[in-house]
Amino acid sequence: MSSHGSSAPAMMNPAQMEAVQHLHSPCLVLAGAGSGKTRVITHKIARLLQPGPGADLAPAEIAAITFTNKAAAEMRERAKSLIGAKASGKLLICTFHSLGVKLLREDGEALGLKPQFSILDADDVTSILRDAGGTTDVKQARHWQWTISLWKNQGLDSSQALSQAKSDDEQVAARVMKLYEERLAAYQAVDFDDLIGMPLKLLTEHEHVRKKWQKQLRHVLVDEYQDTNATQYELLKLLVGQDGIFTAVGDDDQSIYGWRGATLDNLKKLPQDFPNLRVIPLEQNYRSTSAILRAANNVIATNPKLFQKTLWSDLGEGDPVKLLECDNEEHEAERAVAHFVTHRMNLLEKHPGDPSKTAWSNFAILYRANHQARPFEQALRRANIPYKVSGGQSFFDKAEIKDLCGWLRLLVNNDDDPAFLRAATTPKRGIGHQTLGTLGEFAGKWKVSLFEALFTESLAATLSARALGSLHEFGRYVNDLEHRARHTFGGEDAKLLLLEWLKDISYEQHLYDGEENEKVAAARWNNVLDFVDWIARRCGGEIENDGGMTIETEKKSVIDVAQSISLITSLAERNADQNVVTLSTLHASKGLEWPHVVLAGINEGSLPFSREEGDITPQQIEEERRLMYVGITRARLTLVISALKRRKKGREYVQAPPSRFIAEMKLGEGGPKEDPREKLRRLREELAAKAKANAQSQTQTH
DNA sequence: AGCTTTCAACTTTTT
DNA sequence: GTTGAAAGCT
Repeated sequence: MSSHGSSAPAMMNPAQMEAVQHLHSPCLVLAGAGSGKTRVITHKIARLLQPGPGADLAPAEIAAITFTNKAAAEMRERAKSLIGAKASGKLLICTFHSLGVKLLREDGEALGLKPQFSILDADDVTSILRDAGGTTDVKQARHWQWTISLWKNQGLDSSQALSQAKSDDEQVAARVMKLYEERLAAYQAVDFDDLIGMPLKLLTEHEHVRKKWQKQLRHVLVDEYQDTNATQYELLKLLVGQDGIFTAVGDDDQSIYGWRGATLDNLKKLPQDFPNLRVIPLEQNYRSTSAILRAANNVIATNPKLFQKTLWSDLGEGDPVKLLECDNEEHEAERAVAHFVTHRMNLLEKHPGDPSKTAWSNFAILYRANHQARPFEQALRRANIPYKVSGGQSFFDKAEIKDLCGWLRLLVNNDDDPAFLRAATTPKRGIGHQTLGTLGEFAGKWKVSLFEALFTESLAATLSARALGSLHEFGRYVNDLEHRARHTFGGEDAKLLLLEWLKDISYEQHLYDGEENEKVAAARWNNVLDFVDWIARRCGGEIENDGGMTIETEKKSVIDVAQSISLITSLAERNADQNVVTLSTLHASKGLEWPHVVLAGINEGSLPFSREEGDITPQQIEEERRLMYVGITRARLTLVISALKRRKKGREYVQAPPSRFIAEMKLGEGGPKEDPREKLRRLREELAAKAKANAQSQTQTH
């Protein structure tokens, strides 16, 4: 069961309504877990399309920005069911990064960027850094990558990074960053951080571009605002302009991405930067029982509060939160699975013939770190219970798909050197290390891309006739393929072209050659064929059945589709909604919900995570506590917290103290005393009082 | 010395 | 399930 399984109320509550109707000034919606924030965003979009002061916008004048493609797709889906396919199709609903791509493709030339620049993924960046930093050590390169990314997220360039570098390590990283910047500029390539940083630079330095976008985007809505980093906030400010109007939706208590640059400063600064900001807390939760919410509120109450907010629900007290103490990891897995089995049997008795209540997809096990999934996988397999582990390798991370993406990127942008290297050597075609080394040197000397260097006259002097022949043959083939890809439109023709290409480069053979196990090779080839189908589908042209209507989609060329690939990282619909138990990290569980949840391994050292004792700052503890809060609020009906007594360490078992967060939940305190009817009346009164208070204070910031 | 084998440890993750 | 380090083998 995924993100919008909660029983949504027929009517919006007063706070939601206020958030939707507030149109004349910037608005911060503090959306507690399960408080219906997507509903608020989509209804606000619908409101903005209607006539009235502050509204009456065209769909293209509204931007809704999310963090993941998945969230964007869901948002579009919800918007579509509210305002129809026609209007929703024109809305700008996308991630920060795809918005960045849009800005750069349209106006990036002001920064000296070709419109068909390529976007590097993390692996490309690693290999460039290895090269630029003169090391073969992947770990070192990754370390630089991490450091550089954090700097970029703070809006620093290499010279600024160098001047504020504190250690020798950082100084070296800053120097490598300088080389890295030069490489990217030469390649006409950008990394993911640039997709925020460069649009920011573009809007800062070029007034006409800034004016253009500020004029076009009359209302910007930002989802998961607590996850924005410094550059994203700056970009938002530039997009909306001095007295711009926007709606930020977020929850300070669910900020769990500080380690990758997200900063709560953006929430703190909002009331200062926009004095007429209206803050609207959404505190009614439509997801969880009171017992679960009480535990969640108790835990998060230990953190210093940016904004006051206490979740409540009228879904009843529910089952008490249970605590499970286990000897070790295996025992914990056994008990958790046994708990699911017996619990499900009870449910089967209670709701015979209602599979929606008893499906395995109602159950989830959440933990801090990926490796904790293992014992649970084993236990579930032993019990013959189907499961899925979220956050596994994505389709686009598979080597065979990356190979093909490398080719496509090269077709889109001949100057994409990492793509060139990948394509030229996969499959092997007589272009080896030696040849590429020489070519690279040559290209570096003349400051041209590898592809450009390929066809220069003077290259012949430096290479053997055979090597040169292989290179030229490759170059000619790429040119030819590019030409064909540019002029092939629509799914059917695209598929033919792609299959022909795979045959030309003997890719299937390459897979079988590189893999001893035939089954594995066959699985890989299957992935390749899936990929071909997927591209073909995106080329459009076929008749699509859309809610009873048949429409012909616009035909795109293979090149058009290839251009957009690096931004799309999931074949979302592939294995959605299977009837299986979910195993997930707490991080990956944000935004999702299940009727029955086990939080596993809730011990000091795991949650809060620490390497050694006492090596953790108060800020880190606070973020870990928010992680616990996120975990608790995933559960709708029942919640089990499980802790270990002993943990395996080498051959020995060591004591594993339970997490401090367990005590903070204060289980057993403040149970149900009120008569349910009495309670309902109290809640109604509270609601009315709150609405009144909100109406009185124009701006409120705590 | 250089290779293989074994053993333990393992943050969180998107674009 | 994978990777890196340390011990063991030739």
